[in-house]
Amino acid sequence: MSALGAPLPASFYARDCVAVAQDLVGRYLVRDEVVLRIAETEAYCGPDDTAAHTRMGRTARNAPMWGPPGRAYVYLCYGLHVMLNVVAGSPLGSAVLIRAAEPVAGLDAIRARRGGKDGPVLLTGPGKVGAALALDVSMSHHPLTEAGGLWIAAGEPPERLRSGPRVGIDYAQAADRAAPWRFALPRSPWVSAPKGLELR
DNA sequence: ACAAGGATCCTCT
DNA sequence: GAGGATCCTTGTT
Repeated sequence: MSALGAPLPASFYARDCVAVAQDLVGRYLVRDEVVLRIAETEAYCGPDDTAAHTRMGRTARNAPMWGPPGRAYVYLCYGLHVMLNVVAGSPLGSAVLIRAAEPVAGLDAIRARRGGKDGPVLLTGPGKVGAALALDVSMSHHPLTEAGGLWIAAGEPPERLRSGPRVGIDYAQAADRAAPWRFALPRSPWVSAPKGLELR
């Protein structure tokens, strides 16, 4: 357990969502025997970001995004995919989507939950991460700041990042579509849609 | 009460 | 590259 590092404290998340998205890359996402190294994130920056779920104001689903930082916002996408976000501190109503990860431990369980597949296809996409961790929407609001259950450990942040525009937000305004708020490990193949990313 | 659409993934071709 | 799966959330009537 100590090799994972300490849980990231609430103060880590109580910052601008873009900074949190950058700093979450390389950290460890832990649930029981499954440990994933976060390879790709996206920042969703509050109600003024027309790509964010909070653009319509507070609703029952997005309620965690308006609450304390460091908690999970988990929702169902397209009726079948479970997406994990981490609530950030500012602006109010912001969160970071976990889009991809590398396996660190528990590969057997990950494979079993992903149809017996192998390689990057296991974890390169937000719905795949949710499946690999066996998440469901009842975990929304869960604090990620204490070891046990679902949590995030300090892990090994990289020296550099790739960044680029976010994926799957055609409905947003042009400026928000163009914002380079997607971040990824520099050399990892465990990243979705690597074409849109550049080393900065 | 209804209709529309979605921060995606998989399977074909 | 195209299309279907699948159902909840949201805005509108």
